[in-house]
Amino acid sequence: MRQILDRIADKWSLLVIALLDERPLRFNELRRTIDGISQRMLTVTLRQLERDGLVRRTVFPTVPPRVDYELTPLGMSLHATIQALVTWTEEHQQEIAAARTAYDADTRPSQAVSADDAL
Amino acid sequence: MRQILDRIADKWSLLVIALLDERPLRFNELRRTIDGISQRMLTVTLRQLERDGLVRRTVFPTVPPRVDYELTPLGMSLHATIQALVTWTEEHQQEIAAARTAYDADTRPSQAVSADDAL
DNA sequence: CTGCATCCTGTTGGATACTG
DNA sequence: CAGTATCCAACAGGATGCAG
Repeated sequence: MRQILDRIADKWSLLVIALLDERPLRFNELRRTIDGISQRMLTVTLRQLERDGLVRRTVFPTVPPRVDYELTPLGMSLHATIQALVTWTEEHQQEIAAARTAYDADTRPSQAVSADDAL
Repeated sequence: MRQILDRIADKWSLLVIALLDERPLRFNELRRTIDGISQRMLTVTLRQLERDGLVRRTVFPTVPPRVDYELTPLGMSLHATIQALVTWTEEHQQEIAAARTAYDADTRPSQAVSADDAL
């Protein structure tokens, strides 16, 4: 069960599942939308999601080739939960940012505690 | 927002938040309960959660020292979502296991695709 | 008991080049 | 377009020793 949680609680997997909610997307559509993901990580992530039965991969034998990725029913059942997590993050990011600032001010007045601050 | 998602979508953070639901726990209680976590990772995880305002750390100046960790209101608001994720995982682990077996049988009939199988 | 500091290793993941 | 293969750097994370 921990191995499943690890898989699902992966930042790229989360984003991919969140994005495939509306409609199937092609490889490069995902690549462009998920700013910062490398081709390699997108491939790896999609393979894992496919293996776990969360995403279906459909190859169109055309030239140039075309591959669609879409959520399976299992994937869609997970999407609701994922979405709740994303929504929570959106709603509370101000509080978290404030908590970080307060924490850093209390404990390390003149030094950043992590590189997160630079993002 | 991605940095926040990365933080909470961490396997150790998820487990810690899930465990602190019932009552405050001491450092070594958490350590014993979360099988496989090292002292270092528990410390790091708790510091991050504290910095993000999700967990409150309380030091009792006794001998020997005692430190309690408990969810803040913000942490508790996240717990519901986390719990939904954990519940989903419990409910669907059979399907995922089956999907993995089917995937491996189709694509790599005689070879494991990852070390997950050994867990 | 609850940590922090240090060292060291394995894995993750980015960059690049090549293929169907 | 949609990948695979390779190399390599960065970082996560374990082990150990020490401190309050």
